[in-house]
Formats: sequence, structure tokens, C-alpha cells
Amino acid sequence: MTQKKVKIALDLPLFQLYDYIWSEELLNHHPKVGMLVEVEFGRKKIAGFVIDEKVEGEKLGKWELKQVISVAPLEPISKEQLRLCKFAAKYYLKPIGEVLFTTLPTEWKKASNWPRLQKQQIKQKSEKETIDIDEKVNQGRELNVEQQIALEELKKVSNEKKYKNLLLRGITGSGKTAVYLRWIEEIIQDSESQVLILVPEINLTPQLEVELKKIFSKNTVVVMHSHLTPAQRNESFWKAKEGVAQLVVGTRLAIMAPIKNLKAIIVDEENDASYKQQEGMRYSARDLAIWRGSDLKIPVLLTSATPSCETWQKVLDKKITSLNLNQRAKKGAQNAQVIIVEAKKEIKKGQNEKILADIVKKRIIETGEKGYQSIIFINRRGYAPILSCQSCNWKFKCQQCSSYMVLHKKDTINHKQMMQCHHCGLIEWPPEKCPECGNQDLKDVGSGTQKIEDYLEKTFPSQELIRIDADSSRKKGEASKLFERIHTGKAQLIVGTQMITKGHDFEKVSTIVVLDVDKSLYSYDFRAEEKLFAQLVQVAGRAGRSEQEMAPVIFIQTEFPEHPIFQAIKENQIEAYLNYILEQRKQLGLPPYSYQALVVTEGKKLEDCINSLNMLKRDLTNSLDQKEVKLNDVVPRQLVKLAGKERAQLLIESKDRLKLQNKLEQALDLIELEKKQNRTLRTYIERDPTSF
DNA sequence: AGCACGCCGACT
DNA sequence: GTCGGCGTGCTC
Repeated sequence: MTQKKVKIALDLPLFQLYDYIWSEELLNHHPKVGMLVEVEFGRKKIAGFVIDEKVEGEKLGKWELKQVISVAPLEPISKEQLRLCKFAAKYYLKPIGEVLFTTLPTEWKKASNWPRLQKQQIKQKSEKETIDIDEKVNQGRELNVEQQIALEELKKVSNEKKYKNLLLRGITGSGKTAVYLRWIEEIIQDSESQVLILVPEINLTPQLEVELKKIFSKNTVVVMHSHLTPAQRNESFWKAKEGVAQLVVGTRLAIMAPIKNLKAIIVDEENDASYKQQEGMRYSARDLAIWRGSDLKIPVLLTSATPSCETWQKVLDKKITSLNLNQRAKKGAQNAQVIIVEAKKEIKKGQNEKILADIVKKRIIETGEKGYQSIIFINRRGYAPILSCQSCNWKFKCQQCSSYMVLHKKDTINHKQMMQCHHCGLIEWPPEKCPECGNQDLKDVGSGTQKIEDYLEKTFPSQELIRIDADSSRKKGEASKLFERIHTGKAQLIVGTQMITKGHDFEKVSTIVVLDVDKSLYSYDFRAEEKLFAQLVQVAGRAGRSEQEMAPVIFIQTEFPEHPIFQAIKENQIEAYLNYILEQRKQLGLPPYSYQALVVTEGKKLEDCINSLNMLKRDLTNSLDQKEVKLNDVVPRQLVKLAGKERAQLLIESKDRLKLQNKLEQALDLIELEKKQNRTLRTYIERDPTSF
């Protein structure tokens, strides 16, 4: 009798697969690809997935293979799911086991939990409800002509039952959500069909969830994001996998979720940076959504006011169909007037640092008097980004990173001023005097939300002020409390980071001031301008969302008023500006006109990282593909030191995706070899990096 | 990853 | 003399 053998991908960062014996008497199951099993590895028991069920060949060397210990009470991973994971593993150059296990709630990784989880599931399965859309819910949600046209187009596409990539383009307030919600209603009329909605990270404020549960009955909607408890995550996972939930809403991680009968994917605000995972498997959820859609032959709808360059290029190439919403959906909503304030001219630096220009101040006072609200937007939290000695120019640096620490006001911890590193999180206390020269004259340079808050309090004492940033809303429920105070009109002045710009609909905002935009205009990151543009459009969309007596105004303070980006914002030239950025990219051969990958090495000493990468570069250099795949110089990373580790990078570029893939696979082999030689270094590959 | 084995320094 | 540092090899 020949014994059955299987290949297992383990819950470990290993590329190698391991063979085990499958005893049918013991396990009571035939082996199936995608089964979750428990095996002994070394002397530990861990979980793994069956990757191959028919393994031929001899027993391993001198001794017997080990047996699979047990099988999880879970359906095997579906064929589609497996294809998705295999693609992701290959494209992002990660072990298949690691990828498979990221899709699984952590509770399932321990075999001892399996009986308990099985019991829970039986209960949850009985909760399957059919969707019953109450007609009343749609009252007051009538679509305008444009929305109607877009919806009709979407319905047509979903009826074709094939892959199609679409873009629903429209400014904030144009009612993109209303359109796709109607589309979803249509799709899930069929009680077997499911829809996946991806939303940006901060956007998963309860808003959308509440709205969805209002429209669709509660048990048909599940959410997925990294802040769920293990039990909640498990429930969402299982309801999606079994088709109990027809609507799955989540952040980027939801793109890998098993969904039994997926019929459409929506990526809301597709240009949002949070769709890119920045650690582990560094995937783009938007790109995987498109892949998954084309694999399943279903439509993928992207939405945005300011599509990413990658998406916009595909629109121009007719690979994506763009549906446009040009009007604001709400009656009376008006576009804001944009005023560019030249910072140098208007803000005379004197004894007191003036933060706002006089016309801006006047406007804020007027806004408050007329009963409207003003938002001051500055994309930097804390009090001041630098603490510096006035006499010797010493600056407070992070011990673990090559960056300055940010001064924070008293309110965060211990009611003391503190210094915090925004890269690694390290906290320290500011010194009394300069540690270099003993000078007591330490000055905070630049401003963050907290300093602006102080300034506004002093300048507009009669207006009630609210600060919204990661620090002011750290505690659970705090953010919604703050937003509530804005919605009820309790506060007239709001200062905050980009947190304010996401998702919220403020009725009474009439004045918006944008500060500190200039650093994006001369950034080394070629995507900075694109990001700033999207942000400005989004910020601008916060004003004038309903009928107002006071015409909404947006002030942008800058030292470079001539920059084309401001002209574009002023004249609302979104398409023209996207074309302009894209043309620049084309000239420079940057993405989306080329593909990039970054090989990053981190270690104790920068020199070792650079040497190691130079060796890799040398081994990768060959005359055959030199022209098609460009290996750049090995350089230190922009932020050389992060959390105590020094980092160097090798940027690899190609216009040919396949040639790049091949080169990266070569690189991966070499990295794996090198890993055995030197374990003090850690090297990873990042595909399609979005920050450097 | 995580663990054992093994070879060196500095301690009760 | 032993305790424990972490470099190295291995896990079906």
C-alpha cells in the first residue's frame, strides 16, 4: 500500500514547502488542496495549508516523513482564493504560506481553538438573512440625471457578467456613494451574490457602516479592518467566506478575504495612500482588486475625485471606462472661491510670528459672526516639528531614527511637554538647556496643529475651537465626540490634519484655510505633488456643501503662488492637471510609464547594507537585459535610520513588467542565499513602492 | 520564525 | 569550574 503524501505551506516566513504523510484513518478526510491542517515542525506544532495533495516519490532521506496531525473544521480555501494568494505571493515575492495565513484570522492559527470556533460557526450560519430593502429608505435619496446615467451604465456592466474596470469620477459631494449604493442594491437582489467595498483607512469611521446597515439589514453587512477584536474578525471572515454576509466593507486587508460568491468590487477613493500596505507583504489593495476582478470576471469600480496617475493613464488608454459626475448632488451646494495668499508678502514676520494673513483673519472673524464655521488645515500634528538651540543651532534628534523629534504640548501624556519621534514613536522630555552649549534659549521652529490651536485661541478668543488630529482623538469614541461638536455647530473654528478632510459632511463650513503646503512642492518624492493636488481638491470639497448665504472661500497660503497647481485648483481644472502631471511622468519615464521595485536592506551599520546591496547589484547585472531593466545606484534611504536600523536601497526599474518580474525573482534567490551567510542583515523587496 | 547546538568570555 | 552570550544550521 502506498501512503498518501501532501505538500504543506507553513505559517512561517519560509519559501520552502514541506511534505507530510496523510493518514486517512486518522484524519477521516481525503486530502484536499487548501485544507488547513496541524503538523509537527521541529518540535513545535503549527498550522499549515495543503498546497499539493498528490505527492509522489521516495521517503525523505534516511528517516520517515511526519504525519499530518489534524484537519481544521473549515472548508478548504477555494480555487479562486488560492489563485489570488498565489498571484500575490509571486508578484510581491513572498512565501505562499505567509500570504495564505494573512487572510486567516489569527485565532485559526492555533489548532486548540478549532473546536470552539466550529461551535461558533454553526450558530452564525443560522443567521443568514435575505436582503429586504425598505422602499422608504430610498426616499430623499433620489438621484439626479448624471447619477442616473452612471447607475444605468453600471447596471449594464454588472449584467454582462464579465470583467470590466470602471472609474466613477466626481468631486466631493457629487454623490458617488449614492450611485454605487444603488448599484449594490441591484446586485444583491440575488440572495447569493456578494459585493466587496474597500474604503480608505480613516474613512471607516462608523459613517458608512451605519448607512449601510440602515439600507441593508444588519446581518448582511460585515466590516473588516485591523482594529476588530479577534472574535469580530473571525465572525466577519466566516460570514464572508460562507456567503452569509452579502456586503463586505473593509480597509485594504479585506481585499484578501475569502468571499464565496463575489459579484463586484468597489474601491472607494482609489487614489488614497492607505491602500498600500507598508510592511510585510507590501501590496496595493487597489491593484489586487483589479486583478481579482479580472480573475473572477466581475466588474471593479474605482471612485475618486482625483484619480491616481496609474488610473488616469488607463482612462486615457481606454482600459478604464470613466463615468463622470460633474454637479454637486445636494441642492444649493456651491463651489468655493479659491484665494491664493502669498505668504511672504502678506505675513510680515515680526516679534510675534504671524501665522495667518490679515485677509484670512478678517474672513474668519466674519465667518464666526455670521454663524458659519472655519477650518484651518495643517498636515502636521504636534506643537512644532523642531526644537532648536538659538545659539549653536543644535536640534533635538531621535536616537533611533535620522529625524528630528516633534515637540508636543502638555496635553498628551503626564501633562508635560514632550518630544516624540513621528517615525518610531519614541518619547522623551525636552531639556532645560542646550546639551551642546548650555544655552537656555531653546526655540520651537515651525508649527503643527497644537501651535496653530494656541495661536487661534489667542487670536479669536470669542470663537469656540476644536482640534482634530491623531492626538486629540486617540481615545476610542473621542473622534466622534469631536465631530459631533462640529456638526451641532458648537464649535466655530476647527483646526486639524487631513483627518478632517475624510468623509465628513460639514453643513456650515464656509471658510477653509490651508497651511504648510509648500514642502510638497519641492519634495524628493515624485508623487508628492499628485498627493497634494488630491488633498487640496478634497479639502476644497469640505466647504459650501449646502446652501449658504455666505459664499464659501478657500485660502491657500504659500510662498509659491505662481505654481501651476494653484491655478488648477483655482479654476477647478482637475482633468487638465492630471494630464499635466502625467505628461511630466512620461517625460521622465516615471510610473505609470515604467514599473519600479525597491530592494531594501536594513542592518546595524549602513556600510554593511550598502556593501550587501552592491554585491547583489553586481550579481544581477548581465549584458542581456541591461537595456530593459535598469539597476540604479545603491544609495542610503531617505530616512537612513529608522527605529535603530540603518537602511540602504537599490531601485530597479523597467518598462517591461515581465522582465522586471524575472529580475526580481533572480534577486530573491540571491537574497535567500545571502540570508544564510549574514543574519545581521534583513533584505526585502517592495513592488510598486509609493514612498521612498 | 524559533529552537538547539556549540564555541567563547566573565562570573559565583 | 559553569552560566549565558549569539553565530549557525535546520525544521518534512
